[in-house]
Amino acid sequence: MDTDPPAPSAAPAGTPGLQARKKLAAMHRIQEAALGLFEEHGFDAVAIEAVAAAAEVAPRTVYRYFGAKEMLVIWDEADEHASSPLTPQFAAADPVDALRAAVRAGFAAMSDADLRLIRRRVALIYRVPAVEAAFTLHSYEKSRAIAAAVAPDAGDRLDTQVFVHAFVGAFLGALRHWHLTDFDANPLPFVDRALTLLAQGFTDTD
Amino acid sequence: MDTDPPAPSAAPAGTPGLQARKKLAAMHRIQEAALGLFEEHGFDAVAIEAVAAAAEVAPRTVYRYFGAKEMLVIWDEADEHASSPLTPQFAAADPVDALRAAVRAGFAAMSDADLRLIRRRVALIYRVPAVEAAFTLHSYEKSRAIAAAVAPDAGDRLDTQVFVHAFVGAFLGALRHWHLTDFDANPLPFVDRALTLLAQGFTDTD
DNA sequence: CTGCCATCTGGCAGTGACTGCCTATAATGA
DNA sequence: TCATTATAGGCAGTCACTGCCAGATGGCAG
Repeated sequence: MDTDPPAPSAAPAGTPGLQARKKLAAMHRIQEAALGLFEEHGFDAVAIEAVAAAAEVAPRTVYRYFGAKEMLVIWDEADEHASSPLTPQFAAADPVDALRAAVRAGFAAMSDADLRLIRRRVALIYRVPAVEAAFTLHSYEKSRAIAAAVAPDAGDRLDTQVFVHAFVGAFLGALRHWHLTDFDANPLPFVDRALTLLAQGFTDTD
Repeated sequence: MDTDPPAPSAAPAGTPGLQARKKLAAMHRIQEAALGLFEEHGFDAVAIEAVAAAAEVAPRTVYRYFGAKEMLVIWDEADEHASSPLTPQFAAADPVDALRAAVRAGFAAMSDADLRLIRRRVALIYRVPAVEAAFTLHSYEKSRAIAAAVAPDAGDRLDTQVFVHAFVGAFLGALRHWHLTDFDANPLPFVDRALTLLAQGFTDTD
């Protein structure tokens, strides 16, 4: 019963599959509806039922796709596929520069529409504490997963833990500053500077 | 209820008051009951109702005191009073060393019983993602509040944001490492080393 | 000691997030 | 085209959390 995973489709990765396409389209529709409603009425005032109705799916489906209400804001399609173009570089002598390159690459692959969407999501993330909490943990876990994939044996080491967490912290600090300054400028320099601070250390700062 | 001598006759003006004392005692009783039940049955399997019953209070009271279920784990009495002995030092040339001193002072003021309690709480924090998320946000907010109190005008600056978040990240990394190594050693050296890494920067690390 | 006032605890009822189970339906592979 | 399998939707239930009201309790002036 459970020992029967006959690989319904070993996923040659070339074909997205029709079902998968419909699901992804529905997720986009649902997230778009959710963001609009959250922006207008506030996160807490909008029930999942309303989101489902606006996106023309069943509430059960929203839960199946996103798992939790906060994920309606946090979910990023890019997280689905792109595991990391950074994997090989991470082990390099200078992990900060590797991350910098990865972040740059991520931003470069981003359209204007993508950036607009991110702005809306970040605004909501920092407007709703529950969402911010979930997003922070989400970031930690993504970061830990990358670290574990690159250096499986060093995962528990103190240096690794501190670096991973400090990196996420610096990144979130940059994101938060971007939000606090009303998304005026391009966020990339912020992240860049955050990483530089991390690399140089805080001995003389402030 | 039990051995609680009211006798507030010779009480100086600075006394917390009898009601406040009863409340604090109840909070300790509730947290103790909660931790025990969570450790035995798992966080999700224990309803607030059960915690309330074990602590001999009404469920409504648990919510009134702790606000959210995760706070039953996160709440730390020390947070109530001690705002920060670090306030004056923070603005010094070397903020990392100021924090190091503050952390040391915090640990020094800690009894063995305190440390045991913290171990239990940290174990639960990292066993339950929802609690970890809440604790992380809680840490961020505490850190931001300190920063805002010390340097009200620099709060939104990128450097401040990055430093505050990276500091919390490093601290949480040390805490997590302590947990991953089964709380074997004294945690202070971990935090110490985390702060050193933060101060020196990560250019050559790993 | 006593009665009055402020505050607090507890019970009640309601909202809404989230889950397990089952059925209808749509996609996939032969 | 047909059999198989994955998937969306509906139903019912649990539980975290909140506002509201009544009863109890501590604090205090007379």
